[in-house]
Amino acid sequence: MTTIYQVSELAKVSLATVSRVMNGNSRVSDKTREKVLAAMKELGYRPNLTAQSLASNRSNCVGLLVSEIHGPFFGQMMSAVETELRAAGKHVIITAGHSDEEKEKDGIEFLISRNCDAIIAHVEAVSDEYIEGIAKEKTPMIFISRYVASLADKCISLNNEYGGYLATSTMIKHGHKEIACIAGPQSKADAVARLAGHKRAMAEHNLPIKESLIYEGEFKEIGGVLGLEKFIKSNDNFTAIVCANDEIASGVMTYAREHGLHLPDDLSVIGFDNVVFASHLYPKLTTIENPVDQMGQMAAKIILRDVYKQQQDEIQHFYSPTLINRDSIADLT
Amino acid sequence: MTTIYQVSELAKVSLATVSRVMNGNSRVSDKTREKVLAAMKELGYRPNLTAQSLASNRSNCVGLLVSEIHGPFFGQMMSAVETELRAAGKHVIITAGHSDEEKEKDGIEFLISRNCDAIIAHVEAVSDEYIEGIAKEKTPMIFISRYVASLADKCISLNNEYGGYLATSTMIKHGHKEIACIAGPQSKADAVARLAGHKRAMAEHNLPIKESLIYEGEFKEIGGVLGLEKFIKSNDNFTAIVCANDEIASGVMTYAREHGLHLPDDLSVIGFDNVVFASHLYPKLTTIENPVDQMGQMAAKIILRDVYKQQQDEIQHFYSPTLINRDSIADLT
DNA sequence: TTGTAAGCGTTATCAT
DNA sequence: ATGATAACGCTTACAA
Repeated sequence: MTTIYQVSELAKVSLATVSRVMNGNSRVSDKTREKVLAAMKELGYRPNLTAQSLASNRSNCVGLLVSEIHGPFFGQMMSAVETELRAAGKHVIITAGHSDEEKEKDGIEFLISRNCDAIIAHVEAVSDEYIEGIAKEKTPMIFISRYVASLADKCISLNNEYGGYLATSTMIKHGHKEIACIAGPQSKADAVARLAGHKRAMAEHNLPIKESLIYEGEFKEIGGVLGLEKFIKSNDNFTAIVCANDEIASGVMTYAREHGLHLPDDLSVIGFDNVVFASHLYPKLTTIENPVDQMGQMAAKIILRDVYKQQQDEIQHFYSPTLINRDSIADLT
Repeated sequence: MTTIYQVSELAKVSLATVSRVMNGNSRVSDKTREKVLAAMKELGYRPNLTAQSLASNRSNCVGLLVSEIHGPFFGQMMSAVETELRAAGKHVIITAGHSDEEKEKDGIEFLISRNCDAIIAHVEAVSDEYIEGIAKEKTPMIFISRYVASLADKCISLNNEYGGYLATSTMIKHGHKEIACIAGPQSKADAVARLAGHKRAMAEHNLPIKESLIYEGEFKEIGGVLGLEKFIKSNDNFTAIVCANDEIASGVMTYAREHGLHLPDDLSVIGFDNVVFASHLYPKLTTIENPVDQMGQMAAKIILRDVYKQQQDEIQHFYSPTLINRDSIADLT
């Protein structure tokens, strides 16, 4: 490994000068700059970022904590953050919290320990109190898809309650009255809010909320499969299912078809998130758009502005979901 | 930020002792160990990983370079690597190469500069020569889904040619003779090999290879859409399409249905990769299994063995794709 | 413009 | 078992 020291020797200048040409800021004469650059090239010098960040207390890295590293939802989010930051010459260090309190804490601590200049976190298992505590750390943090009142300027969130309301309202508008709901894990705030929205929509239209037509499942295909299975067994009537995300909806559609139901005539389905594959399902899935990529990009922009002092135009903390109309709802009116 | 120094003061021991209890290895008396631990807890001490890795030349981090951070294929791969490594207490630093030569190089250089203990790379744009050069660096590297003869023990690869052959052979076995092929970008070795496999299968069965029935598209839904559009316009007959990956197949299916084709009766489709959503398409997609998660896990295991000296059982460098039979092929025999 | 030297927070080599 | 102290590779006042 070649160091700044060897470069300085070859170029016959001091350590400081080499450091200066690396950082570009201070003025160095063109002549010496070229000598140094030549020496670097000759030696194949590659700066040691670890040493740089220890000395400068700046890593040019932003930490990103997500629940899972796979899955279309987090994929979109990570990708948006990475793209925005990479364009600004910053690197992203991604780690996973697996929706587990200890692992989420561990992930955040890791990113702090790693000297990240800032952290973008999508945490689900950790308490508001913990967030308030950790937000006091020196490392600036942005919480994505989470709202903590005392930390409003550090939060970027989606109105999930409204999203849930919108989904169920859409079903009702199409004439559905017996609407089942596959909610996400009620340990997650997003899932709780979406379910609350569903219930509000039902209540506003004086539709009964049957517990037998609510199922709490994972945010995955299997959640949809298990949910529909339960509903069918319950012998309750239902013409539509509101799903807490698109993967659940996909599971529902697969299982429904396996059991001879014709979609959407026999069963209407609506999803949530509008991930990439939603438009490639059959029938094309009507869903609620979750602008997770915009939120990720916004988180990056806030950091670019606050931490790296780059000018940014519009900053936004709240996002509203919108309806994406496709073909998975039968009109009963 | 509290440092090892403040801990040593509070515990009334030396810096070295604090360092020792952190690392656990050297023997420290129980009494002092507890004093130190207590001091750490009291001060809320958190080790500075940057300083640690500068001093010890060990970061406990493995770098992972993938082409894209989103998408089901890379999601599976990243997740597999992260899971295996995290279980061993190692962290993963993920960065994206975007299938661009400069960005791939930049990504690898970043991971080296960042002092990663090892690197797992999925590179597509970079030349074999570059790989051979960079593999000489001090940082151990594993190349996933790529084969460079001189670096066989550092490569984990899939027999893509056979995969392509298997896909087309499957169509032929089902009685198809006019088979179109949507190949991936021919700048990527995987795509080239799969197409070669397709051609070999056609040739072995004395079926003509029409250039008008081959389309080179992106590894995304749009590639499938554009490909099928071209084939339809060409006015050539075809009863089946072999796709270079599942996303292309999904695009084909969507477009086919929009144009009134009934699947699989009017058009048979086979994909490649067997990503999660393949089994949720309609009809369920017959495809070629790409054990990318196993390959990712294996890459992690090799590093655990070689770099972190952990015992590992079976090590494997070559993987073979297999057929996943589902419902997207019509039988013409 | 350039050089000197004191850190940055650890680890690791010697002693003791 | 514990403590000094010199690295690790770089940045950054402060001098010159």
